[in-house]
Amino acid sequence: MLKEVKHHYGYLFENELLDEICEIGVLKTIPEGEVLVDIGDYIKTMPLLLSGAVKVMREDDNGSDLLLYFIEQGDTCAMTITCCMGQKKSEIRAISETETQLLMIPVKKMAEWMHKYTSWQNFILQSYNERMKELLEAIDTLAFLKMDERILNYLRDKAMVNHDDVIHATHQEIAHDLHTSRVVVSRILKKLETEGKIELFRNNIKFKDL
DNA sequence: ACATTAAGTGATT
DNA sequence: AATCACTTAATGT
Repeated sequence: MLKEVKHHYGYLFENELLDEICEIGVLKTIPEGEVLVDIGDYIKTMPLLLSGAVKVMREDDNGSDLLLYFIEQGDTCAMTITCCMGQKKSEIRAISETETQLLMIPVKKMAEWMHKYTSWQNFILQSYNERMKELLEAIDTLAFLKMDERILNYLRDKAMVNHDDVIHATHQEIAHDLHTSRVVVSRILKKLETEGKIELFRNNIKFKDL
């Protein structure tokens, strides 16, 4: 396991901290589609992603979801950072996009390491910053892009985190993630297909010219 | 063969 | 871009 951790985080942390992470962290393998964190949950452990991808969703008052961003290996959930510090409820829902390997770190260790290791401090601040950037990007796409561009972005992201140019999803699911209707997704996908950007199958969409 | 689910399409707002 | 109503195609039992 130490090898795994070193592979993903070795360049970030000093050996002493890596050893502590291995000693304390609990390795967890999550199957695809599992809800890791739900809205309103209190977070008591902080996950470090070793492999796989997690999608982060926000929910409105009517209960419909909206995709915010994906988290990949080497990242951690920014929500946990604010949540564990202030003992607040989660504002987001995190669902594993693929099978995911996580290293669970108890929250109390977080604070301890913050004082003990500067590399940990940097890691936390940096990932917080990155999340913030992704959030702004998500807002931009939402506010300024049209549906067809949003769908293209979505497909690109999804292809990226899955390391596969064939996206496994129904139009319904895409519509759900982007908070629109299935009909709209079908129409736009059809348009993108005639433009030669993608290829449509049942339950699958293939990305061309990447 | 039949039911269910995914996707395509025209019309309307 | 959303919704409705309907059709067609693919898949499961």
